[in-house]
Amino acid sequence: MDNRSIAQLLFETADLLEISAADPFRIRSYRRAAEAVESSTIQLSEIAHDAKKLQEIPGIGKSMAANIQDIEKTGTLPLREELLTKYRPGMLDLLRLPGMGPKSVALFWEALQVSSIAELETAIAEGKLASLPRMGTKQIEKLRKGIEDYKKNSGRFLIDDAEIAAEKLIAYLRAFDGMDVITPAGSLRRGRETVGDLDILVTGRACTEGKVQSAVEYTAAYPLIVDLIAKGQNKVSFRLRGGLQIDVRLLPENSYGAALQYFTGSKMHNVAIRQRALKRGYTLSEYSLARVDDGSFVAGATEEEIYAALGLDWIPPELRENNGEIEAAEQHRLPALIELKDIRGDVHMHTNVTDGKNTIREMAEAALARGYEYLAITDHTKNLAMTFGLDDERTIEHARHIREVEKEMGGRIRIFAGMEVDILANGQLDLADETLAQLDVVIVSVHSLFNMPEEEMTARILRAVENPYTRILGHATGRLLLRREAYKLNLPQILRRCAELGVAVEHNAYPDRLDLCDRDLRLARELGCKIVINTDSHHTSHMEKIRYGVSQLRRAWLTRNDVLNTRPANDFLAALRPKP
DNA sequence: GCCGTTTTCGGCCCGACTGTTTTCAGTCG
Repeated sequence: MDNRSIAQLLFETADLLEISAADPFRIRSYRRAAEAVESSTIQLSEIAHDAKKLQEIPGIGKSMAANIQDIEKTGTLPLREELLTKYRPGMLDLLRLPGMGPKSVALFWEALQVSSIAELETAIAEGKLASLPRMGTKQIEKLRKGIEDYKKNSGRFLIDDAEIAAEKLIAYLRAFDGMDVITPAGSLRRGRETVGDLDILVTGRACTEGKVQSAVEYTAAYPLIVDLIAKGQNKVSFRLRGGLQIDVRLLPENSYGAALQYFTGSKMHNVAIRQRALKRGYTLSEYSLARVDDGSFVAGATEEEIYAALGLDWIPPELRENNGEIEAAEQHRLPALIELKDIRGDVHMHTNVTDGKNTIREMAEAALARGYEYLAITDHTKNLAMTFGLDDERTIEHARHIREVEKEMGGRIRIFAGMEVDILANGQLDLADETLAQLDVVIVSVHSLFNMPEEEMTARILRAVENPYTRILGHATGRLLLRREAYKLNLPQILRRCAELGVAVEHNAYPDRLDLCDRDLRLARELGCKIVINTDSHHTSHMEKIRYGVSQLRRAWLTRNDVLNTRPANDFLAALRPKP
């Protein structure tokens, strides 16, 4: 079993333990072990036979090593099975609802035998919750809304999870002789934040008539399939554990471009393109662009030749939403979109001084290895106590340390001293001005949940932005995809003020954060905001997540000129709001 | 549960906020 799946089982066990009101420290041990497994570069299945080796991993002791061995052997662990005789798997979903924690799950189970989101929904509709302690009208309404949002989002998967699933499948398919070109299409190719299902296109010698059937059989034998939905002439559909649906299509080479165009979408873009084709006497299908009158083949092997035959420049997948890209392609004025290689620095990252996993030096080396010219270390402040956030004194000490490490690096990379400063209830920052004055990069971010009217929440952030030391607004909408809704904010008002004050707004590239969606980013640019893209890395391996954020920037039609950290280090600092 | 070694037992990040209370439990990060 892969590390991710092992970690998943440990996380689930921790959740179940929490519902059963077990020792909090024991619960934490399971979570720590799960995290250790997840981030380990060693494949645990390869060393699972050796309990001693397992115990060399920090966070894994004697019992956890035995648990992992059980998982390898049986696919689960005894404690989890035991807990599942007492509780129900659906409770793990309940925990994902905003405002639902282990105590509430346990309460609903004991009082009402509610063990799933569907049952909770029924209980709310029947008014059964009101009789329970701590369940006032506001709390019940919050849950009702949470269920609504959950249902809206469920069935979609974060892009990086989908991509990992795609990569695994592609590696499997490549082993088959003659599957020469394999490409993910659909919303994954368009760089959406989430994908509903995965479309994988395959072409090559194995996809020609007469040979394709054995390729289809091979695809349908993919070991991770839990539910084979369909197996046809040139298509296999199935579901993986976790619910992700994948459609694999095997097509001859002369249809490949047409298929890629067709299955990349979006629906609206394709409708517009097909209408355009008809106007010109063509018909476009997933197999080819053909003449309407005699059905003769016009184009199909590549997307470029199809778009060209329709009088269009090739359109990057991220733009294919029928948002003006077809007109722009016709007039040869598609923007030169920002690219991954344009990014010269990442200015939001954490170290093991707070809740990160690596040292300043390790983060700097990793940034250097990515080809960056600079980075900023921006750890948490004291208000986020759980992260061991820094107070003024420790902030200054930390900044000194950052500058020392920069010297040690011998000019190979610039390291800016910064902080991710929390916004307090009154809109003030939780570091003193004298401290902020010593930092290169001050990011202000809302971390605490403030359930208050939109105007008040907005005013709070505006106050934080007004602070003359604020240079970047982080987590601008505070949303966590698939988990809860964003803070209630007047975002246009905030972005406008940022633009006036010269405060940059951050686009957080981490897939489950992605604070600004493409619509927000478009707005930010329209309002004249400075835009910064960051990963908010808590581990050296997180830095690569920048590519997902770049996709979002591309979806928002941004070019390198629109993004501050495409500039060299000194230009970047100079472009930030000047310090008082 | 793990860890450390003043090693076999005691410590293990905690403050802000909300909603429901009338002094605090639960959730979040």
